[in-house]
Amino acid sequence: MKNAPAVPAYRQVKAHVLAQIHTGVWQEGDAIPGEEALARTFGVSRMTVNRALRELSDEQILERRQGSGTYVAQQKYQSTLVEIRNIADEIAARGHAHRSELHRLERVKANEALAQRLGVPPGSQVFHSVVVHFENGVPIQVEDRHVNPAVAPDYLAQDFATQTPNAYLMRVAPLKGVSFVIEAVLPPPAVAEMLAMPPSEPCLVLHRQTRSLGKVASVASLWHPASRYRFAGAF
Amino acid sequence: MKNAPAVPAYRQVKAHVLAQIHTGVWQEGDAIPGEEALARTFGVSRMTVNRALRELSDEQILERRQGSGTYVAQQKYQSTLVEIRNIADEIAARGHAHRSELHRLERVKANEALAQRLGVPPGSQVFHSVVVHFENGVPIQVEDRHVNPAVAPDYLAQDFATQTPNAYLMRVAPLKGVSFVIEAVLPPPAVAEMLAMPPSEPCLVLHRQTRSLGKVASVASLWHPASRYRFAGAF
DNA sequence: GAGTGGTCTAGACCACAAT
DNA sequence: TTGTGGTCTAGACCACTCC
Repeated sequence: MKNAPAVPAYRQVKAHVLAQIHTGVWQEGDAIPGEEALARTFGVSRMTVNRALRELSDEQILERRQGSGTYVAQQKYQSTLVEIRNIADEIAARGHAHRSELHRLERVKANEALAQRLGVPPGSQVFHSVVVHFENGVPIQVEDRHVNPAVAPDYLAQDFATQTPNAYLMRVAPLKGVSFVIEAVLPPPAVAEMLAMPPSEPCLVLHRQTRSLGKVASVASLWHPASRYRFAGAF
Repeated sequence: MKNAPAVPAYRQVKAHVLAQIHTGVWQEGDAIPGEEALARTFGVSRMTVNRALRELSDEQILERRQGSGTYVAQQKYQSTLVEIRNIADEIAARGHAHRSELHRLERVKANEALAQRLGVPPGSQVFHSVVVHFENGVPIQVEDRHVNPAVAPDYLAQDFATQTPNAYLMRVAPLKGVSFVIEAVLPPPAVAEMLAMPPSEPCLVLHRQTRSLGKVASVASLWHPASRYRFAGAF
């Protein structure tokens, strides 16, 4: 009777700690209870609590100091936040007209690879959207996005004709971290069609994972025709 | 007598696994010994091995499949955009062998476009180098660089077999700012040949301008075969 | 010295995959 | 059925910080 197999105990401890931080019970810089105390509270062993706290520490949610205690880490201000550009804003900044088409908005079951990238249990339900963005009437980006329901439970109820998924997520989930991969690949036929491009021409693809409060908020693949798109930046 | 305090056992196990991979004893895709076997080999408990393998799995060095086994993950050729790292260091960080070939090192006259990007008068003399970088013997990057003589007057006298142009420039000119553009294009025949790739396949190109001391230090175009290269970053 | 995190053990049960 | 990884326990010793 010791295990609740569905959700491992160390994850429940992590969830509890995150909830305390979420709700403001534990503030930035506060010391949180020690491993022993948390172990007693949850009726688990100290090793289990240790794993939970260690992972949260790896994720920069907590800060641990040997001999001292465990503290809620300071939220880091992201001046690089501007780098997470909203395509609508970007097009507007060029003085062009932006329009988007919602092609898909649904609940799907996460396969193993997706579940891993989203940090959810394989087979669990996640949200999925496909939006095509147009610049002056020309398709410029296919946004294929999977969203963690734990972060944005109302995702399916949004009107993505008036607000891009990115803008919505930025609003409901304070951004904590981003990682991305850029590659050039040939588009799947469905993508080529949405971009009105020949499938024989390469796409410039940005795969982006955004994190918020210790969870992965969403993973998105942004497909652009290489012939009419490039990434630029400076720092 | 159980602990060697200096280096925790789980780190030693990680180091051993990494060494096996780096020396090629365990190849990409190979299954490695099970937790029980490794625990016996090292005279540690299974939990200790488990932690080592779990962390390596988190780091994408290994791939674990419940019920099946633990495998060496496919090495991705990735580059970090955010830090201007030296490609030689980057390859070394992956535990691979770096080699470079100097194809060109000369003084050229800047045409109008180049002069503008370098911030020098049109028609003035600038330095030009072309270097091909190899990872484990496979060409992975063509570095086509123009350098502002005002910033690095001794550029032509360097030995770029022992030090990459990037490393040299970072040393002589404190980096002040960077701007870049990433695009996917078909390579010119000369580039395709240096990269040993078909000219019909796209390249992932990073155009980068680095500034130092209020001047443009150099502009570089870094060409990579899209099929075996991608950019990655996080913040 | 008391309290904290860092690590480790020798077992155990489970879910899952391959056979 | 067998072997794998995934998780958990109830202790233990250590290094470190703080008082």
